[in-house]
Amino acid sequence: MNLFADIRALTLDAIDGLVRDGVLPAGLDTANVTVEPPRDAAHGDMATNAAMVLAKPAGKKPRDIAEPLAARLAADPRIATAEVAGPGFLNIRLAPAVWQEVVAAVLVAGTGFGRSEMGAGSRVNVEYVSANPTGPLHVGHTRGAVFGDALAALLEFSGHDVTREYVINDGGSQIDTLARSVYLRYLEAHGREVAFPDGVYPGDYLVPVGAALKEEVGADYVDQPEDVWLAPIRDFATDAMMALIRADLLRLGVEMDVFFSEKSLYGTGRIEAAIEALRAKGLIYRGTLEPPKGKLPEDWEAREQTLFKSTEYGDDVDRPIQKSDGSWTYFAPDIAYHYDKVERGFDQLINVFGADHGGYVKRMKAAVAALTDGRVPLDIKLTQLVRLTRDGAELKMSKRAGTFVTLADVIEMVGADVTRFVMLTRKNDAPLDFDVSKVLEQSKDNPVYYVQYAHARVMSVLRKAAEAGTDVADARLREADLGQLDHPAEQALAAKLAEWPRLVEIAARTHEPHRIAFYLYDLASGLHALWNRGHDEPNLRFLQDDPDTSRAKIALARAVSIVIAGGLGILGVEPANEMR
RNA sequence: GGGCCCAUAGCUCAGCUGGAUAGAGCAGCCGACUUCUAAUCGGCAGGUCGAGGGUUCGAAUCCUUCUGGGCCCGCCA
Repeated sequence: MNLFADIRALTLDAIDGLVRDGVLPAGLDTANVTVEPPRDAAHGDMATNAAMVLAKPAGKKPRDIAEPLAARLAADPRIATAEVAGPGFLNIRLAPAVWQEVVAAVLVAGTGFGRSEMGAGSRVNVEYVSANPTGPLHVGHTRGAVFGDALAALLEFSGHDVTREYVINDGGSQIDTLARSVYLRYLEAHGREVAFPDGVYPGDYLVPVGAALKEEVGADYVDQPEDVWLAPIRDFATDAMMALIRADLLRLGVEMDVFFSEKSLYGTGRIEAAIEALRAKGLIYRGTLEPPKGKLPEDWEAREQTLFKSTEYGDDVDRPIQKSDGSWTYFAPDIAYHYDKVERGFDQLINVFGADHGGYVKRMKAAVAALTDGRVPLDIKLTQLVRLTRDGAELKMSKRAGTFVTLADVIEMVGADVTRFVMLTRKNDAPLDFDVSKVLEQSKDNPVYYVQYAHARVMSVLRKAAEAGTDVADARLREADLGQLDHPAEQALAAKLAEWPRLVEIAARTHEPHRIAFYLYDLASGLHALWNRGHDEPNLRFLQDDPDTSRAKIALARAVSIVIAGGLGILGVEPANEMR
């Protein structure tokens, strides 16, 4: 159930009624009519802008529409009062029974409360992480992993058919570098003294890979030229790195549906096919690009290349798909990769990239738009940098020196739940400060514990009630006399619950999982507030002497815990049953 | 030189895609543990929403110019 959608439908019905009465002309556009929670609770439970939106096209004053609209709405049993206010808002106050029904609905639906069918029939591909398989994941990847995973879960919760995908960039020259680095470790494993020149990966995470290679091939590659060992070690090293990365992702609780190998596109004609599809639309040509403005690279010279006319689809310049020696640029297999996704039948593509790939967005969108004639939307979410600090001092990272903070380090220090929640309490396009020591304190600074504590408090109430001999199973709570939840403070909390389905839809539509985290914090705050009011007003406590009254009060608390558990589930965080 | 993103309380950030008197946490001040666990709550104080212009019933939100910060800019992926 989505109460806001219900009341909006009711409002639209009332507008139709006004049309029949001749108050409003027929054929008005009601798309902009909204029913929302008002910012100020004093304005009631919901507010609609209908009269203001319709005033101009109807050629009437807002109040002349609002008054009869209010009368019609007030006739519905769900509406307690409907009042005209301000410039023409209609403030709606709902009957207490409506809030009680929300609590009952949560208890019936369980953690599935808030699921919607808005994405029914839509297949979405969410591509995220996709780190180069040259080493373990670091903090930067962590944010993309958490964001992509929560977004995927959110879309699933709102009815989409979601595929979580990781593209392995195993076709480029950085894999040669990886292979050479592993080769050095392999020689080391054979007792050789080796130097690590610039341009190889010095990290000691490759030591066991070198040892494993020795285990597998013995001395076969020792003192052999590169063309003997490079190709097999590429495969061996890539497999080893992907095993490492999968293990890292698992620490975070991230599991992909598809690992797509970029290399698998080469030598199969699939890149050529994708390019041909563009050529058929007249979007591929030979040409020379203008030199970039401003600072010019030392060795810049004009060269003719094969170009994709991405400017036709909103890019700033056309983009090369072949290097001057005829080999593909990275863009070409990437076009083929997205072509492949489209051919797999996805209706919507989402890519989660790091901010350093910002320059890539326009050309990728252009390519997908060109390949599908604009049929399949591609949304690209950029996650900004994570500034990792400890006691306010930045933890510097240098991949060359091999001194980077890995995802595994972060999980080791603060745990997966904290990492996930903290990284989701920020919009993806805002930079994120992640202070390890602060998050470690488990202080009230930390929103994770705040939300988990609210859940734990409810669990504690359930335990206490059971000890007192009151049956508080969900099935029993469902039948409680919820009419006893008649205090405004209780109804305010129920109203917060009623917002959940609407919030899920907004978050899913905008691809912004951080909204879930903020909502949960808000909901937890509502529970803590009601809890503390029980200090002075015993009738607001969840545990009451009379079992029936107790069950009604506990039903509300339980409903809050269910929504918290469901919301944390989307974020991939465990609810806590006790805080010890 | 160009493109993308960002700018909201002293600090860290929300702000439901244009709604009413712009919100929360931290820091500061005052108050609440004989309780359903105080990892909590109530209150006070704190703002030219970076600056200017525009669009309209109405702008933190949309358009535009500028300022400041981050990321990126043909043969790395």
